[in-house]
Amino acid sequence: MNDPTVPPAKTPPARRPARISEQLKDLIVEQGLQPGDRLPREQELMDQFKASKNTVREALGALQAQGLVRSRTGPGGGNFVSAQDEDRAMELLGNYFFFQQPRIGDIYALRKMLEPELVATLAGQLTEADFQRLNATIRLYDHKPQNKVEEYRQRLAELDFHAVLAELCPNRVLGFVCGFLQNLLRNLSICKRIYDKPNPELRESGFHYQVKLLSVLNDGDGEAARKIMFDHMCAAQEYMEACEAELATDFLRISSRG
Amino acid sequence: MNDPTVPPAKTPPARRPARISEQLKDLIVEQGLQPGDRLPREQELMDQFKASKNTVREALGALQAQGLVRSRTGPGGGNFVSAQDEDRAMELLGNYFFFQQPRIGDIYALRKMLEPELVATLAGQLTEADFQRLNATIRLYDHKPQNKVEEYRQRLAELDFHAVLAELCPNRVLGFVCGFLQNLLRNLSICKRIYDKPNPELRESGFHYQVKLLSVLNDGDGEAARKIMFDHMCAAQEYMEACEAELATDFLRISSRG
DNA sequence: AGATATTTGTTCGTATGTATT
DNA sequence: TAATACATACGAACAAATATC
Repeated sequence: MNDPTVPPAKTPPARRPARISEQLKDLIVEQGLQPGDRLPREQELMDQFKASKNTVREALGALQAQGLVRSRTGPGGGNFVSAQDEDRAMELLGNYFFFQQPRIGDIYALRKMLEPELVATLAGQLTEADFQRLNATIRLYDHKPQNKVEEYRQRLAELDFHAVLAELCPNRVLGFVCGFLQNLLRNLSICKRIYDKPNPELRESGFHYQVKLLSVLNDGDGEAARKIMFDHMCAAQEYMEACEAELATDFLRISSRG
Repeated sequence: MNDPTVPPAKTPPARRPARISEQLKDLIVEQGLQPGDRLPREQELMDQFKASKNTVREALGALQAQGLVRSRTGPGGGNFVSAQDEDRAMELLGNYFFFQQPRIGDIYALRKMLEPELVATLAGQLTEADFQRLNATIRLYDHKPQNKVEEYRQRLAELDFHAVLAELCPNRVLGFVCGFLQNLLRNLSICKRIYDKPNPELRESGFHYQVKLLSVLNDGDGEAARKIMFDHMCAAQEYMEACEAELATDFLRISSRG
């Protein structure tokens, strides 16, 4: 009686704006539109789909939220196909793991496989500019932090170093997945708590790993780079999982609902 | 001259609905809302954000497009927080690689690392029901195809087998990434052409691999499973890349624009 | 079974802002 | 500077869906 509230309709028939979004995507595929190309004017879309201005706008808004469309005002303005940028893609992806946060070990299981391979492919491929960029990131934590704020920034900068490496990877799938895993880590609520804990040794050991890594990358020694990164990942995982366990015993359970 | 002090508005100041979407997400985080929980009514949101109904609805529409919100009409209805399902997440992610299609080799570089590990973790963990599901998938291509349609279906079923394995993986991050790579392959335009080509040996060899794989999984022999999957991946990559090269020479360039 | 209240869904018309020409 | 073409936002009204009495 009190529990038949379950929606009987498995597929709540897609709303109109959602359907129009789909049709617009089809349009892009069929006409082979490329980033920068213009979509029909809003008025034309209204006519074509026999929908009101607001409905069309809602459909366009959804595509904008997905990063597939950008709009400009003024004459010659309109809605334009756009390549989704990586940040947007990661943000959307992050939503999926929002309500089912993975374990630290789950993430590191992948990082241990992928990041060593990533740096191996990078060996001997980096330009002077790339090295400068990496060094600039490292410099943010080549010294002891002066206060808690700087400490936290250093922890994030450490992840940034990995992010730059991922960005430089010519295999964009590999680079993207690595970046995604780092992003996942960044946003994991348990990690936010872990990152708040001071940890001097970790900074120093991380710094050491990365200096060594840059050195062998410069030499073009892929195998050495692979090994350094793997060891680094193992050390990081061990530390993070220890923190995870510790936090788990500290707060037996924190629920935001009474 | 060409470098005026004003940063040329890198970010075309986010539109209002987009900002409201962000704020709604923050609301979900702050209040610790879970899937199934209700958002404020549209009227309340209009008051709270001092925005018109259309604007609020556009913001909600964006969240719906991201699979984060579902809505129901009627009394007791409203907009509800929802967990993004995997399919939706993959679809959104696929948009990112839509305009920068990776090479076959890029994808297989990851599959060769991840899928062997995936089946290794599955060894000895599968239930009778799991095996039945996997066997049912295999059965779709345990015989020679009668016609082109069945041939194509068999090629997709082969990917489905891998998808089921990914789904069964307790490490959801690993499972998701593997599923994503398969999805990427499915949607790659070059793959669609490759899959159209008849290839009797590939079906047979794939079938053989998978029967053997199920056998060692049943024995709980993770190492054997890892090796079988790795060999399978290498063989598949070799075949796909050969096709890729062949197609590249066939059509020097096909552009959809005159 | 039917009327009604509640809440989202769709549309129209209009006013405003902004960039190009 | 002014005109123009376009997106952006608002408000009011009406339609559809659905739970409750």
